Amino acid sequence: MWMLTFEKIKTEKNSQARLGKIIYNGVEYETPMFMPVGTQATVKTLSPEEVKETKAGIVLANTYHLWLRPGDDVVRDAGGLHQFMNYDGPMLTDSGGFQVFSLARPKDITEEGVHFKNQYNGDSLLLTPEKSIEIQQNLGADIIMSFDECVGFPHTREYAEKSMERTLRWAKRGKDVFQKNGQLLFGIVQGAEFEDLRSKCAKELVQMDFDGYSVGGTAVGEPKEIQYKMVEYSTKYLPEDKLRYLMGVGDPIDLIENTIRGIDIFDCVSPTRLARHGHAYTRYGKMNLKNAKYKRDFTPIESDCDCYACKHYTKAYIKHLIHAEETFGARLLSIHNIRYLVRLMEKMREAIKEDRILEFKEEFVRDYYGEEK
RNA sequence: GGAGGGAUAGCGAAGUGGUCAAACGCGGCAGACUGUAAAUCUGUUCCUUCGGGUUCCAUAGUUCAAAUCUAUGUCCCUCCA
Repeated sequence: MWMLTFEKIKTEKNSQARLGKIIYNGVEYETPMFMPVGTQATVKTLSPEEVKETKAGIVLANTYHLWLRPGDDVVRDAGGLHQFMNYDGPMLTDSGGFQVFSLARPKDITEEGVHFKNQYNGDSLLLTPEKSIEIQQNLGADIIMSFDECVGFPHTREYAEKSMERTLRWAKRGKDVFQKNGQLLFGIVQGAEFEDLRSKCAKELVQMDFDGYSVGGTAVGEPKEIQYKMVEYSTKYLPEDKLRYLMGVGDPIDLIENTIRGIDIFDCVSPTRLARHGHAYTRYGKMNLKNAKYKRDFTPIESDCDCYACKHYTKAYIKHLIHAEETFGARLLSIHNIRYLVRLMEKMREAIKEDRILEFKEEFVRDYYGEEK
């Protein structure tokens, strides 16, 4: 197994934005970075080669889904996620914590863990911090997450506090059973939008000495300003030399705002989901390729984009494919959207190197929310 | 030549006297989507100056009231000669 290492290179002059370097399997990846999501050990509609062509580095997979199907033991016996899905780049698994939030119904969260219904056959399941680590060690991603509770929005302060305290206890329990094998184990900062809760959570996690830290509890329907505060209140208390991961955030504007607040890595389903629903990210905002106005538009989605879809196909063709429900359409848009976010990160890294991330943000936002052309 | 069945919004298809501008599906148009129960979900789809106006093959009737009943016509389908 290859060991993933991280090194912080610099902090931008006018913000908390950081430039860093991940080395994995002899390959260097710069941060800040966007990570596509491959929940079921595949980035939907794409082959690993296509994912690589977008220059994405780390790919996510999901504990909950792979535990249920095909089973973490199967993945382990296959030689781990990398071998199983033929991806030799770095990988990260989520702990199943988000599934507690998105699909435990009715909510049955106890101190021991979370009771779920197996979505495929209705069986009662119990996911605990220990079980989550065990599964993730079987899956064998390079970065794994503590099992946390993601609090929705809105919420009471009382619940946010209670939940954060439990997330801390769960982090400790997970860390206690974690067997060092080269994987990096991250703790997850919760505490909603309350600075004292975020600060307490972050400090206690740092005390436990994780290999990196995630910011959780965002992208659950909160206003953007609140999301940015959640991040600020978390990164503020995290060590400089460890990776910081903002979970679930991928809106282009949010990637910029949170990079400025000191985040190194992001993941989000949006590029692939939007693609399947016919949307493309562009410099001028989201483009809905299903719209009739693109029927005879024989130009690429973005003429200055270097992705496979933009180099070879027109809006009219992709619109046709989406309309006809041909999977190739979703695939082309997924390639474009991932490449779009990866390129956005590339541009941000350049801006950080040149200490002009705030100017970059201003220009980007102006175009993104401005009138097209 | 004889017997029977049918014509409803872009298409398919319910409705068989009032609660019908007309269920539902498809198609069309648009919107949502942030650690993927999501190739999903939502809205809208006769015209309108939003008061209303004009519809259920056509025409003429019956009725307070017709997509629904009657007569005639037109077109389509099935079966028998």
